[in-house]
Amino acid sequence: MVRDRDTRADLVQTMARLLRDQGYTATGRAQLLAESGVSNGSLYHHFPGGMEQLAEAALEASAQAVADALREALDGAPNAALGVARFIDVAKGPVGGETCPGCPIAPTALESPIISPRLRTAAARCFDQWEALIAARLQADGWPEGSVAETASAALALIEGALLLARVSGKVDHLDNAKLATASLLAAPAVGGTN
Amino acid sequence: MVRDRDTRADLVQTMARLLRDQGYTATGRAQLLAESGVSNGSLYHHFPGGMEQLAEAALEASAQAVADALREALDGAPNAALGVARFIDVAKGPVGGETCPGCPIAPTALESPIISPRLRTAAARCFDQWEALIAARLQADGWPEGSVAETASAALALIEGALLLARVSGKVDHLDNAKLATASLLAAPAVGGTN
DNA sequence: CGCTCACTAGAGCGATCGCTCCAGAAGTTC
DNA sequence: GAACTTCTGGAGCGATCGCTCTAGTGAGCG
Repeated sequence: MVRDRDTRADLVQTMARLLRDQGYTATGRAQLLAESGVSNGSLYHHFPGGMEQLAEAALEASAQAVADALREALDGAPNAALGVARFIDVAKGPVGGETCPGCPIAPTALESPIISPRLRTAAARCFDQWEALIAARLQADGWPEGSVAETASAALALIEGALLLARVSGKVDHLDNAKLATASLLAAPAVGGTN
Repeated sequence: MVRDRDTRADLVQTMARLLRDQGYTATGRAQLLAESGVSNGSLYHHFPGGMEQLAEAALEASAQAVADALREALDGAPNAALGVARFIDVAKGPVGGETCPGCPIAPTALESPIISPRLRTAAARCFDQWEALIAARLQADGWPEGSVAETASAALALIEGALLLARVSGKVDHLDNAKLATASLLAAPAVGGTN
């Protein structure tokens, strides 16, 4: 027998994909088992907490992958604006692709607040982590301290919104438009005051 | 007997609220009937197409309400930037509220692409309608023709993303941050070229 | 009154839900 | 090879899913 790790990783990976494509509630146990090739008994051995626990693990795994990509894009760019633009290009998925995969967290996040407090907090952690990465780069760039957090929040909102629009409309153009917008958003500190 | 309209409107309104709060798949027939006080027979009389048809009607109703609010906010402001800012304030919901209701379309939109092509196209129509409203105002403001559509797309993405983050984190601050960002995004035409 | 018909209430359908439970296979330790 | 742990396959559970069907109710109208 293959001794652990394979099936557990298969479960997490398959679940992550299904959560990205259709969210938590729409992902049934039967579909998960069929597409991962794992049996029911194995699922509840590795995840005694059932579907909810697996979903949380899948969200964390997806978030980590995104965080790695975001960090790499930011590190390899001369400033935050170009770093975010690079990341958006990565988020488009396969180069010639018509459609983009979309945010792996958003679908689950939006249905979670009432359905599952546990998944809600997990999703919130994901977004906080990403926002912190952008904020850190802004600070390193010498962005005005008073508006670092606010600007990072807006940049992340722009990315998430563009991914949403792109996924629903099936047009990746929205990501290009967001890229252009981040350029103007992150090019120079906000002009106005706190409001 | 109350002759039609009441129960049908109740169904649409209740469904719209449930779709906003938890999405399509998570909204069961039982919950819908319980919270709307309508019986099963009435549901299938008014909506022979079942839950999917009702969901489509609910999305359209919600989209119309949002479009009205957006149009009003834009019309009552001196320019697109301030109009969008006004709309974001409206989207916050009840003034002193800790949480905001969120986008009524987004949760359903994100799970729709695989689950229900019908709801996917319905959701796409909603976003297109809103984007067109913003684009129209930009054009009326004399915004450079070449980037009207792109800018409207980015502005809508910013709003949607901020609503998503606000809903998941439970902090309306994200909406204020987005407001600030739209100010810089819509203050002056994009500097760069097409990329 | 008696007919029509839009509408409602609710029993009941097969299918599927997430999950429990257990027998047995595979690997590790004496 | 016996004893033990780890992991897997699959039958089966009650609950709930979306939906169909039918009897019944009451308003409109001759």
